[in-house]
Amino acid sequence: MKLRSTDLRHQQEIATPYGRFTAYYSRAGLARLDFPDEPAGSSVAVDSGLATTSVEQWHSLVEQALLAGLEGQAPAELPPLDVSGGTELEQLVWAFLQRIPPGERRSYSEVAEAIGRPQAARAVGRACGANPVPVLIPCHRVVTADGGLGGYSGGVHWKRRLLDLEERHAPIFSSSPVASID
DNA sequence: CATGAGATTGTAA
DNA sequence: TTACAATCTCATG
Repeated sequence: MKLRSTDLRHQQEIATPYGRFTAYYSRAGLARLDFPDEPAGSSVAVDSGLATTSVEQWHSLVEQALLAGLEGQAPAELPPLDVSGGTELEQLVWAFLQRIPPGERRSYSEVAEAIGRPQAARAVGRACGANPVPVLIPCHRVVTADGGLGGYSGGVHWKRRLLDLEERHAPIFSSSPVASID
C-alpha cells in the first residue's frame, strides 16, 4: 500500500534568521518543508493516534539540520524523510542529491549521468522541482551546465543565497568563474 | 559573446 | 496522446 503525501498529520514551524519555515510530518517521517511566506496548505489536523514523541524527536532533528543548512553547513543527523510520494526517477535523484557535499555543485546533466540516464537532464530538472524537502535535500546544488543558476521552486533568490552561504563556509579551491586569464 | 531552434526525457492531464 | 518543464547542444551572426 502506498503512502501518499496527503497523509500529513502534523504541522510545525521553525524560526530561522530568514523567517519561519513550516515542516509537515506523515507517520513515516518528514514529508515536506516549506519556505517562509508561502501560502501554506490548509492547516493539518493533529492526529493524536500518531506517537507524538516521534514527531517531536524528528522535529528537533529537522530544526538543527535546517539551521545548520542555513549556515552553509552539513546537518549532523537527519530524521527519516517520507519521500514515498515521488516517482522512481525522483527518488533516485533525491537520493543522489544528498550525497553532494555542501559547497559543491553538479549540473543537471551530471546528475542525469550519475543516476544512469545521461540524456535525461531536463527530466532531472523537473525532478528537482518536485523535491518536497528543500535545503535538507539540497536541490539548490544543481545548476546549469554553463555555470548559470538554473531555476528554483522556492525562488531563485533562495538558491543564490544557499549557494552563497555554502561557498563562504566551504570555499572551493582555485576554480575561477571565468576561464580567460590574460 | 548572444540568441534561437531542435533534441530529449519523464510526468500529469 | 498531448503539452509542459528548475536542460543541453549546436549553428549563426
